[in-house]
This record gives sequence, structure tokens and C-alpha cells, in this order.
Amino acid sequence: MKLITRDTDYAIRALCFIAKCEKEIVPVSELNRNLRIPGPFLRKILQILNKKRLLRSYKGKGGGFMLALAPNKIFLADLIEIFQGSLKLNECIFKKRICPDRKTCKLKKRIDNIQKQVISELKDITLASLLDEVRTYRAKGA
Amino acid sequence: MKLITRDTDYAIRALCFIAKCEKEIVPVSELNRNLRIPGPFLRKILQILNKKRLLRSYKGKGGGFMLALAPNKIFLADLIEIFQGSLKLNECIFKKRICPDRKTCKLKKRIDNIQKQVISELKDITLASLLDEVRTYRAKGA
DNA sequence: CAAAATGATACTAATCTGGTATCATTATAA
DNA sequence: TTATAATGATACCAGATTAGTATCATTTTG
Repeated sequence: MKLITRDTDYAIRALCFIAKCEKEIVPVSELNRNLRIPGPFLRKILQILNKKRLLRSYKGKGGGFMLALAPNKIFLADLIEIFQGSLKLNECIFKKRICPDRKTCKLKKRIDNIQKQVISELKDITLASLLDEVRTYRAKGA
Repeated sequence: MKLITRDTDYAIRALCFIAKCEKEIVPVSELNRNLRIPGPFLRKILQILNKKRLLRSYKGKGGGFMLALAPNKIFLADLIEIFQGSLKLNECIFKKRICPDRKTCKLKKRIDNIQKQVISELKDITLASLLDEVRTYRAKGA
């Protein structure tokens, strides 16, 4: 059971790098030089972050990506939701037709509670709070 | 992101049914008649529970499965671990060679904390506490 | 000995995860 | 104005995991 999958993790590292970079607008090529993330996969991840309005993108020469939000407005809970889908830990596998008691199902309720706790914890973790903590493997020359 | 996968869920329902059954020893055929779980798959699940010593099995005519432990000694955390593997939410995707700071990585630490909470919650949920709550779809005649 | 049960095991289908490849479009700088 | 450096869109692919099936062997007992 994984709380954070590879794409989410890559997204965190890429966002940290962009946040720390002197340049405001950072092209993927620069991230490729500094992070150990497969190039085309990283592009895909950044495109998603762009569509989800966490990054802003600029096309053409001199273009790249910049943060669309302040680092303290970017939450781990959102990243996980973007790449791993809903944070519902708890979809009952049985259809309503089969399991009519889902509203009162205690198992469901108890897992709901765990879920609420996890989400609130994840909402506390901002990009800002990770900036000095998550390694981004900046190369010497960069 | 799923906290409980299908086999774990089936296991919960099967264990509930066995716990509530008048018969102490319950054959899979009876579970098949009462639970909406694909037959061969359920057999496989029960065999695993048997190997893990949560059920005891009896072969031959009149055989079947019975609980090996009292319902208040069967914990959701154990079922999840059996069917979904270790509860570690938090394996860093980078090798030590690449990411030498994992001991101090704040992201890792924070997720570790969430993980500890989730596990302790899951350890509180016993089969006994679910017995009257989880629907097992007993057929009218059964 | 037949029937009813589990044990063991191998196979398969569908989905998810991680990643690649390609071509189109856009913007800038020389 | 054109080459170039960038992103956008999309389709594809391989491996792992999840969910489920099928079959034959073994055991027990009536």
C-alpha cells in the first residue's frame, strides 16, 4: 500500500526545484539536468501540473514552467489527489443494490474517520514546508 | 488510493459470516450460498486465512472452516497486512546512493507519522467490533 | 467406496503504474 | 523571416498488481 506513488514524488521534487531556482521560468531541460527523473515522464507530469493550475507554462524559446501559486499554497493533499485520484480510502466494493446498509456500515464509518485524519495531515504539508527538506540533486555546475 | 482491496474486504465479510453462523464449522459451499463473492476466489482467500492461522480448516465430508481466534483477537490491521502486504505507506523511491539524506528527510518523517496513526487506528478495529455492522447478505432460507 | 470437503497450483484477464515516442504548435532571437 | 527552443497533445508500450478461474490431488466420513 503506497501513500505516495512515483509521479507524485517526482512532482514534489520538480516543484521544489522550480521554487528554489533563481530563474522564475524553468524549462524542462534544466530540470532534466538536475533531477534524476526520466525526461519524457517529467514532461508529462509538468503538463498535468499546468492543467491543474499549480504551474503556469510558457511556450517557445525562453519558455518553461513557473509556480502558479506561492509554495505555502501548494498542499501535498492536492498533489496526491491529482496523480493518484481521490483520497477516498474507502469505496465500498458492493453496489447499493447489493449492500443497502452502506450508510450505517460501521466499517465504512471507521475507515471514513481514518481517512479524514489522513487528509487533514496531508493538507498540513505544504510545498513551502518541504523546500529545505526534499533533496533535488542539483548538479555542481547548475 | 485504496486502503482496503477486494480480497481484504471479502475476507472481512467471510469472517463475519463464519463468526455469526450457528455452525462452528462452515464449508465454503455455505458461504457461496450466502455471500456474493466469486466462489473459487473465496476459496483461495479462506486458504490464505487458514495458513495465516486466522481460520482452522477441516478436510473431508462435514469439513469446512472455523475461526481460529476469538473475534476480538482478529484485527483489521492484520487482514490488510495479509492481503495487501506491509503497511509501510512510505518507501522512498530513491536509493540510498542517490538520496543520502533519507534519515533527515522531512517528507519521509511526516509521512511516517501519518502511517503510525493509520496503523494504530487499524489495530483498534477488531472483527468483533464489525460483527453487527458489516452486511453478509444471508439468504432468507439460510 | 462415493461424496463432500479442503490443498495446491497454474493459468488468465483486466487494470494500474511507469515510461517512451512522435508530431504539432508556439514564441523568440538572431 | 526563419531556425530553434520550448510546450501541447496523444498514442503507445511493458511490467506489476489485482481479481478471478480451472484443475487435479488429497482427505474424511457416512
